Amino acid sequence: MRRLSERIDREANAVYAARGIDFEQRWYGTLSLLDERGPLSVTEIARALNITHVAVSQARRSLTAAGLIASTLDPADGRRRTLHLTDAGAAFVARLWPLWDALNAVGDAINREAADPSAALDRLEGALDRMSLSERVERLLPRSI
Amino acid sequence: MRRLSERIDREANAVYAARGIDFEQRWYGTLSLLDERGPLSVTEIARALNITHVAVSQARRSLTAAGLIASTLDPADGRRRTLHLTDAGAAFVARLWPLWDALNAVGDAINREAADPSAALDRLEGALDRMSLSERVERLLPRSI
DNA sequence: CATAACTCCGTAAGCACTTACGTTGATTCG
DNA sequence: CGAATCAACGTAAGTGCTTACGGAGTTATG
Repeated sequence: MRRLSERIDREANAVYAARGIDFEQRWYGTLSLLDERGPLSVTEIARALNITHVAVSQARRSLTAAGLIASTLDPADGRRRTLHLTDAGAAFVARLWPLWDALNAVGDAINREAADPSAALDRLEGALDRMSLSERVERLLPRSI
Repeated sequence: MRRLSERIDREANAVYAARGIDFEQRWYGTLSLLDERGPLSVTEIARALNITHVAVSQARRSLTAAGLIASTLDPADGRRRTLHLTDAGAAFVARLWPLWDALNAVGDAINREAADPSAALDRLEGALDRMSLSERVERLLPRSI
């Protein structure tokens, strides 16, 4: 599973590289979200993407270094940093959308071709939600607690 | 996908921790293989597990530090290091088998419960083998080459 | 039989996340 | 209204892999 997800990352990277685009995978979520929904705080992005605020913060750092986004301190709440696309970032995203659309279309196509592995993963996640791994193991091989 | 695989890793870790066993996920492949098939070289293990020799080498380092395996230089071929379980390693593995069996059984059960996501992932991999991501994108959005 | 080509294995660094932990503001409440 | 709690965010370090690279030993070839 990890191997497969690494393979997909790698192949996606190759797509960008083949077109001479300097792009990091982890940029996608933040960039597309900022483009679609406007300025957002780090935590808002984290919640929308279902990752930790730390991952967003790291993406922020590299996106800022690349000059694609900038942040302003929220005047109403000194803890928050509101992230927004710079002009260069907006142009970059505009250039990338066709490629992202293509990638998403390819993802859908593969998903159909392979009989919906994505739904299968959702079911797996659901199974773990119903009963955790540890609980299942405990039930099969009681020992601790 | 990455998130889910990380979740599984985490839950599996919790299983070991709950039983007070000091265990690293990446040990599993090498330990179980050495126990089932006897002394093996780094590259042999890598091929059997379908990972890089580097990953095996890193596991080797940490397993050696933990005193669970040891290596001898192959007298016939000076490049090879043959890895084998130490006495402590063999005892550790013996103690762990029931847990591994339980984990595998739980994996099978979840797999059935969730309508075989594992097969779905194999199909996904197969689809990528038939045509790579870049090729699919190229076909949809010709640009480069 | 020297040299080119290949194989085994190691270290370093990167990737995209995570947890652990601390700092600085905002909010609540007695 | 001051103290305790909570929320937003940052850095450091870890995880389990990967690619890039290099050294040293083995095999093939002209």
